[in-house]
Amino acid sequence: MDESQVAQVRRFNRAVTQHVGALEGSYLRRGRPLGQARLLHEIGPDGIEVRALRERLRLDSGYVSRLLRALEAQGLVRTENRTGDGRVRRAVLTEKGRAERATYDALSDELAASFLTPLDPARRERLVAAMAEVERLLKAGAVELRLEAPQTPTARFCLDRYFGELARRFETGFDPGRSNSATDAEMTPPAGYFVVAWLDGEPVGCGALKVGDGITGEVKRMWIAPSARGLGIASRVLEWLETQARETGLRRLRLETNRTLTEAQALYHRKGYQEVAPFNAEPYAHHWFEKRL
Amino acid sequence: MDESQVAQVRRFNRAVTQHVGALEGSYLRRGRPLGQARLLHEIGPDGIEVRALRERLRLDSGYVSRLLRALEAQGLVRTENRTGDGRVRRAVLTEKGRAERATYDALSDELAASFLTPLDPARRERLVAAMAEVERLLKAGAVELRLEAPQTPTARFCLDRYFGELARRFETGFDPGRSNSATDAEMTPPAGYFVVAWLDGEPVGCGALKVGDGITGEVKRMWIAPSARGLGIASRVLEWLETQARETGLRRLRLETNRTLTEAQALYHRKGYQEVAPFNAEPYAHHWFEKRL
DNA sequence: AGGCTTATCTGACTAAAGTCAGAGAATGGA
DNA sequence: TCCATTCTCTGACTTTAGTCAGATAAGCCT
Repeated sequence: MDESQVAQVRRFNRAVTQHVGALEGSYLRRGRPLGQARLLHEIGPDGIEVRALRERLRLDSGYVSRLLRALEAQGLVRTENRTGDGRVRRAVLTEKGRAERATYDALSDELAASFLTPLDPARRERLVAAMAEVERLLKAGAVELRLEAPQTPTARFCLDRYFGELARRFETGFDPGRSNSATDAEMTPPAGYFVVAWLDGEPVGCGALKVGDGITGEVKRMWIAPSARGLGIASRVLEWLETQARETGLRRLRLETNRTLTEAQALYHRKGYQEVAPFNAEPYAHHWFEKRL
Repeated sequence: MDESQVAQVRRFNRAVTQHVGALEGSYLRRGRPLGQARLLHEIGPDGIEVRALRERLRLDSGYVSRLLRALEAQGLVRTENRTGDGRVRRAVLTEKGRAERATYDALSDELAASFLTPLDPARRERLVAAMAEVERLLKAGAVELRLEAPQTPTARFCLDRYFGELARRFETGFDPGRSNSATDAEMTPPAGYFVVAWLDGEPVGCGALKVGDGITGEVKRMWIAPSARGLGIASRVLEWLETQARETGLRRLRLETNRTLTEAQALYHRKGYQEVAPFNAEPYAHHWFEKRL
């Protein structure tokens, strides 16, 4: 790790907590405890289930309950039971609560604008662009990879998106039944592995490894959500699978891909995969790759 | 103000308070109340006067006093009276306090590194560059201009730096006595104005306006601290002086400059000043400019 | 139906953060 | 010299934020 890079990040942290943090703390609470203000904001125009609220803000259930009572007493929030599940309650903003939240929103806008107004238009654009870049790359850094059983709803969600994307992009469409298999069993340890990339509690990518004969493994099901592309997640998923492959004792990895998936091919080249002669009869493949581990 | 820009700033604020803020809050306190941790950090290796501490952290005097007692009880801080003024006390770190602070420092480094480690080298560089840009432009936005009497120590400080810079940059050196005047009286309202640019309580630039005959004013003493260049401060100082000039009823502004001050000439061109024939005998000038208001 | 789990709430508690009023010593200016 | 001001400290207080241990009701599983 480069020392000067670390120093720059520290300067940034300091500058930003001073400017953004300090202001958000005082300016945006309107004489209300921060906890209540956060809740009010998080409830949002459509209301939210209490448990979701708790989870998002990572607060104790008793504490949330008390905060909601306080907001109710101020006439800003209503809680109701109509959720299908009789245990679950929803917090919804009243008319007054919506108005109050709109005020917060306006203040938030004002605060944001206060960063921009003193700058000339060229510098404004530069600031906004740099902020977008920082935000994106911080997001990239916050991505976490976790092994997932292929039967879970999360895994299903990823695979559905993956198949959907193939169907849209392949010139011939895509029918999983005609394609080379990667069954649940083949993606379950120790026969194989299915990994999901998470960002803020949402799955944003996946990948699978088939251990096969124990010598030559196969990489399958590499998918990244459109909203999370360009963050280097595919690289990390692939690295995760390769590490797993090495630990399992595999000597080489293989994969095949369609010619329309150009960014995937670029990734495989970058990661040291060599294009080789077709090693199977996958009807949707145009390129076959291999890498020694 | 562009709406999408405001939206981006808000997204940034959100992302950053989540990542930086949340972590700083929990990770950097080492089981110690945040207040104490902040004090420990702010005291620094050389100690600090208690009143300065109070002002920087904007805390109640009683509260600071109590926090210091707590840190003393832990053997981390000593307060002493040797300050010249018998009322003022200094807080100084003990050996143990210095060690504790070093630990915080290391944690801070670690926290910073945690943003970088998940990224590949290319993205690391991009993140660091974008952070530097954001930091710089936030700083730029935080600059404030205030009228200052030319006799004050702050004004003296700026003028000394200004003269020092001229002496270094002009091929012939610089002797204020031989140059066209801008006396204290000429920079004091209503005969003239002296403005200082402030950043975090430090003067980082200045500029002056001589009202002269009430028709044609003169811009003088434009200086920006090296550490604050590239932030558009000179532009803002010049705009401030022009606004003042208009309010005073001036019809045009003049200024002269040395050929070595190329960035100044670029600024004047950008701001609509036209190069004109010499209108005075300033020995250090090579270019004369004028602008109708 | 019975037992386990989940979602929410209440009561009882603690620690941190901060405010306010004034006391006491030192200093500065008239 | 005297009076107002400055700086620090202490005591007494409030509010916020948060934790923990149940109680209660509803749903899930067999």
